[in-house]
Amino acid sequence: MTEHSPDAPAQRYDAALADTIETTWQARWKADGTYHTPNPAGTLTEGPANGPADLASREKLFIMDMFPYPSGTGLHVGHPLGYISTDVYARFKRMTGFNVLHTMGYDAFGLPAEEHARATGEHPRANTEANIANMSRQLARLGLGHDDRRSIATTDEAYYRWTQWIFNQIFNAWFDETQGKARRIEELEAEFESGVRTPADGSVWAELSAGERRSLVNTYRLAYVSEAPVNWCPGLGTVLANEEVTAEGRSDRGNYPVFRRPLKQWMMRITAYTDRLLDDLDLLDWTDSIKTMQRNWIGRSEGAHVDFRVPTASADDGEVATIRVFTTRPDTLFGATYMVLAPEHPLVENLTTEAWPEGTKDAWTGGASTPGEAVTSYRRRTSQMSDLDRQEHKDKTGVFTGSYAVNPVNDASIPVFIADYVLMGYGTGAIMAVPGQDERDWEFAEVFDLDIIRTVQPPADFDGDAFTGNGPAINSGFLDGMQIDEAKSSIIEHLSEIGAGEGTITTKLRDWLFARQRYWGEPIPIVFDEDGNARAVPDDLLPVDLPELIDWAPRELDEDSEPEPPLGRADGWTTVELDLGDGVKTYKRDLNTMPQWAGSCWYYLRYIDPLSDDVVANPISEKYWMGGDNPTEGGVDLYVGGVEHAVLHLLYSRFWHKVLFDLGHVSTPEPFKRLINQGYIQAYAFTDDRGMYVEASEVEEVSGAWVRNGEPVNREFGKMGKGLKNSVTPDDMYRDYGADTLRLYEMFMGPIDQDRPWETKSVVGSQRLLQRIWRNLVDEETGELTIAEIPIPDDLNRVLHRTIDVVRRDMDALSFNTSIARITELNNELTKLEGPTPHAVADALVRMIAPLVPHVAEELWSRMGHDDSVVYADFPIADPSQLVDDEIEIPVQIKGKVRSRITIAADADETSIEAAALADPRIVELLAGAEIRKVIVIPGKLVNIVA
RNA sequence: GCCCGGAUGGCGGAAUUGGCAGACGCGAUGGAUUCAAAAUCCAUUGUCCGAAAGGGCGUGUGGGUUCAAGUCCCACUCCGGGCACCA
Repeated sequence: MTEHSPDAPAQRYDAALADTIETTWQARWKADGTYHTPNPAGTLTEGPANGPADLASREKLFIMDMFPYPSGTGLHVGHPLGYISTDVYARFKRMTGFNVLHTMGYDAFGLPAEEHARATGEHPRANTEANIANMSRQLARLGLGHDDRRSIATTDEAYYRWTQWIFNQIFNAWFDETQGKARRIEELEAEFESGVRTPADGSVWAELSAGERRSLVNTYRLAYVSEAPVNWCPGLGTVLANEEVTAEGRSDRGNYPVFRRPLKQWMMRITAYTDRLLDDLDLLDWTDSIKTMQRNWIGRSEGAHVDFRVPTASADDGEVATIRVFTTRPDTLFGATYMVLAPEHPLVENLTTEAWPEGTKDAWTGGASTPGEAVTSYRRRTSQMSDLDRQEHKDKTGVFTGSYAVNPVNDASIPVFIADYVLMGYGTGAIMAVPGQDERDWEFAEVFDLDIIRTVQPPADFDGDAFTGNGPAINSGFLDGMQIDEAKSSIIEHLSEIGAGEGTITTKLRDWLFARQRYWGEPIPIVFDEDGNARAVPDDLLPVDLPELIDWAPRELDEDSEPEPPLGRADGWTTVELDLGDGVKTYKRDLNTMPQWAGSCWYYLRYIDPLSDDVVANPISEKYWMGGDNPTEGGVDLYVGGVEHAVLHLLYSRFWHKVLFDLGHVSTPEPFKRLINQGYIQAYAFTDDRGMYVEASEVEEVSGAWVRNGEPVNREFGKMGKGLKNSVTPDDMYRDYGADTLRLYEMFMGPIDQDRPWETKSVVGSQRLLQRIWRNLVDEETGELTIAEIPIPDDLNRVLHRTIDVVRRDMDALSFNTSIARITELNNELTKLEGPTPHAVADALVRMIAPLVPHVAEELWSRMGHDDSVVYADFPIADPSQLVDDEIEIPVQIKGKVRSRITIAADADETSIEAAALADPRIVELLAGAEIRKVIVIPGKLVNIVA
């Protein structure tokens, strides 16, 4: 803390006084439980010791921040931006009659702790707990009004017990397509037993052994083990979800290469929820950009499957294969002049002929003497390319397989190619190529000299290649003349009739790969029986504790290796004796842990009832806080966090919530009703002549140039953080200005959702405002109040009530920067006032600043003689009679330019306003007898004369 | 390439959604106070012409609608973000 200057008045509001005030009130709040939020039932029904008695019966408001990962580097001033916003809003709402739930937790499992531990040799738990302690200290110093009884860390056993419980709920559920919702697995077994439903694989339930039944049922579960190509990241020793792999084919964390290979892994059936995840976005008050990102990620597209037969060379003795393609443009089928399969497509071997057929063009062969040679060499070439190379290599390449397929609508014989521009992972891994209506196909057709048939008539002025717009069908038999939509439905109907295809929907969303071969995560609560069938650990045996491993570090492995879960090294833990209803037997534990995202999927639910040990959350409290009385409007009322979670966290969380909703554990279909993405704090960063970042705090400006240690440096601009070496810590701000000043400055910088550049030199402006407010209420020399019970001058009273009116509205709209501007204006009026400040103005002012700067507000409130906390004081309400004037001044324009002003009665009618405007001496002079063509009068606003 | 945002003084940003552009703050300039400095207080601060009164211009660019456009429409430029050979 900066020392109080010996020359300054004893009671000046400076960093030293702020520090005293802030630490005093933080201690008081803690002692009084000021932010203890009462639940309606179950645990935590107690409210604050000095708060209103009726809190629990008030309307609720559930406000959340995206909880942080407890990083070892501590906070910089960019981190708490969102937390301050939610705190100000929560405090405002408390003062306007709401019971507000606001707390903070830590997302403490996951790779970074383990990577840090790997580097330092410290156990992840010790490191994580130290980081949490440090971050909690830094955040507490900001004066955030959190109910600390509700704080959780995802690494707490009492917390991950319920993460595992939710896993079991998901494991013990299946998705009923006809009802469009998840149901309990017992209901599936009952349906098989009674014969209402027959197993999809054709087996007969009654003839199956217990083990076979278990194995069959396992294939229906929402959490299931599958052997499928997954993202294997040897550098991290674990497999990763699609969402955790970058476009460059590397791990999101650590940037290690990722390889696709088939492995047995836990999956979650998120694809069952595709339609609901899309449709329910409409229920949410989120920005369009986040909704669009989710829609793009899910990637639903409607189209058709079309089957192309590939007859044998002698035509009449059957066929080699049937190639199924997915297309969003079945209407262009008549323009399909060739086909392309992904190089990895399983039919490629069948389709590759012994020799090049008659009519093979040179360009199609890739220079090889046989199709087999061409295909083998092309496939080898593709498999050696990284995903990145494959993306950058936009020139179309490919080879002919030697086979011809038959277009089902016109019997045209079209060549079948393999090319890397068709991806195995989307649709069916095969396409019908329609160069006339598809740019990629057009490019390929040009390179390989293939036919191009337009099947949609482009407009006369169209001079491009492929035409992808709407227009009438041409060269398309019975479709000719139809617009795209009509042509699509007609051709789909036709294909169904001739058995060559059907309408279908494809999505990019894949099931969620849920297992990680890491130590620092929740153990998956599954054991395997002697048949190898997965069995859930019974709920009453949860949590499955994470064993205290000494040798917990993952092995760094090469590409061809198998994952080696660290939990496999936990002696005495990997097997367990259990009675799962058929006697005590020995089971093998699942050795995987859950991904980072698991704990954050449901933490809002535990905030509601963190101490309950018999249910995940008391149903009455859950319904109260989530707003389940009106489910379609329900959910967390405000969720603030970074845009980087637009897909991963927010998609997974919605998915888990929907499963819990289907199973009756939560009362709303969506977890987060309203979402705001706060902007980032940015700052100047500096590089030396080698391009390396240097400590921004050591750079000085010398006559317009940027210099560090006498050396010139380059100035850049970017997100504040360790990487750019441009961090400013909140601790520095507490020392130099105090927490209230930091809060005020961050809220004043701009709108909550906008990025904003940090400027330490501007922070002083916010401190000055607090000093001026303080000085208007307190004598700086003596500390005596300069407030008196005197009448408020009329003008000041009007300013006061207008300020109250606007601040109330702006705070409600989370527009804190403009709220502060209005409060500043009011305070500037007080500064001009001779003599003491009228009590009623001081009272309203202190209440209005309380959400923004709670410590100094509490101090002033207390000095003004209140025993209770300002936290639950009523926010002022404007007197409507003070919002209207008897007389107002309005501008008079001539041809849209302000030329004069007239003062008229506020309720004057159009005629009298017009008359007053035309009688104004200045207007008369300017018009100088010119002909008046029109006069526009907007009562209460302005007059515009057209002359 | 496609999809979202955005562009307003030296800087951060306001503008109740078509009605006085630049609120509020930072910075800057001048003044008061002080032995001096800091702090504080007062004044000025979009730009150009003008001694002033006053006037011209002005919200990325070019057009348009309107009595009136930062705001609406059309075409573009630049910046930020997301997706991307997704059939």
